[in-house]
Amino acid sequence: MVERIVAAGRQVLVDDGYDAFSTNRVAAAAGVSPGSLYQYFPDKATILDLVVDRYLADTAEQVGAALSDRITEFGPAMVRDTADALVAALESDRALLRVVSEELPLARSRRRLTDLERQVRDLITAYLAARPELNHRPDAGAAAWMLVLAMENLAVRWVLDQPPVPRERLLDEMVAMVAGYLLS
Amino acid sequence: MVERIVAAGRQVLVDDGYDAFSTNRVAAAAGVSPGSLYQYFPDKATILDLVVDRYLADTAEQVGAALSDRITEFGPAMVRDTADALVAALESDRALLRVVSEELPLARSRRRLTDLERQVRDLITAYLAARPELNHRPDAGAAAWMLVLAMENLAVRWVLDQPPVPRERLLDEMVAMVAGYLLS
DNA sequence: TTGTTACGCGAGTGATGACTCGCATACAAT
DNA sequence: ATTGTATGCGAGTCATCACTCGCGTAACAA
Repeated sequence: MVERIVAAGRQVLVDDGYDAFSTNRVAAAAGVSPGSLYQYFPDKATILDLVVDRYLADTAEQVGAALSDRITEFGPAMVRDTADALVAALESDRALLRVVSEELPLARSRRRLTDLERQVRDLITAYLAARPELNHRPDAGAAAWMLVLAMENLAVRWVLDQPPVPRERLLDEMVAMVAGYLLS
Repeated sequence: MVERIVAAGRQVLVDDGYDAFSTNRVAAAAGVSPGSLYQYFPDKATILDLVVDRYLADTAEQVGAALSDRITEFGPAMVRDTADALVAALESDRALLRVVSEELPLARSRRRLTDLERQVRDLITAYLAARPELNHRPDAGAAAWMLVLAMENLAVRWVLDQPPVPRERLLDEMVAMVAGYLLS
């Protein structure tokens, strides 16, 4: 039942947008009555949070997995594959990405998002710290912070805006930015 | 009168947040009656748009001016000064930046923001195109797009989050990223 | 002084939507 | 069969706004 409600919430968010995310609408989409929602969720915000949390966690998980898989490798190919995984993860649910990043007031999901960013950052920090030949920057933690935020925004904007560059070019440029930065 | 209303709107946004941005509240803050708002604005959204537009335009103007001032120079110092101007512009009204970027659904201001980014991007594109010795990237437009989005997000997150790096270090890293990227 | 106009006022209206509460139904236990 | 319990229902309540409308008033013209 919780599943049905969450699925319906996601549906409403994607199809009708954040403004239409009312308890009545979600209940109707789930095929249950408004009252029934409140046997499983204390309030509307909790439903929304769960939908968003799952999306963010799924996305972070995909990226984290790609990163972990490649963590023993090194060099441009590894960077490129990771960037590719990031873009692919965001592309896979473009509609929800748009709602989450452009319609939702993201103060609500900021804390969660920051946590997930930190997880990825920690992976990268460890990677960089272990490979001084690939990382000429003095502070691996700071470098990881820079990379995560820069790449994240590039990927999100590329997916959501009319991309001014083709996908392959984007990946090339991302690799150049990461490599150029780390080796400078 | 329009000024008073816009100022009050900004005030409410900063002090009480986006959720409290009601016509009644804005009117009270402006010391006028709710009805009077509607002699100067057709609806609430227009008031909000004006407040946000001004903020975005002011900020873009500061950055654009710093960039134009330095446009004849080159090298790391120029990049650093521009990055400094960007960070300073965002720092100068941190409370409003927080509301605009974390509480407002930014679909509304997305178009405007994209326009302003494009202006800055065009300046940078011209700059890069004219200086092949500083720019080894094949597509100056794409390179400018990358730089604007990467630097913007870094600066915003640095100003809004608990900065994991001190300000001077941030600027150093930004310079390294820009230079490393362009010369790779 | 008087007439006119336009500005500002603020109580009121209508719509919306989160949430509740008393009822019905299905099923379990006796 | 009968009673007890839990689950779902959905009309209703209550609060919140965005926006309106008819009035008072103040400034200015005649």
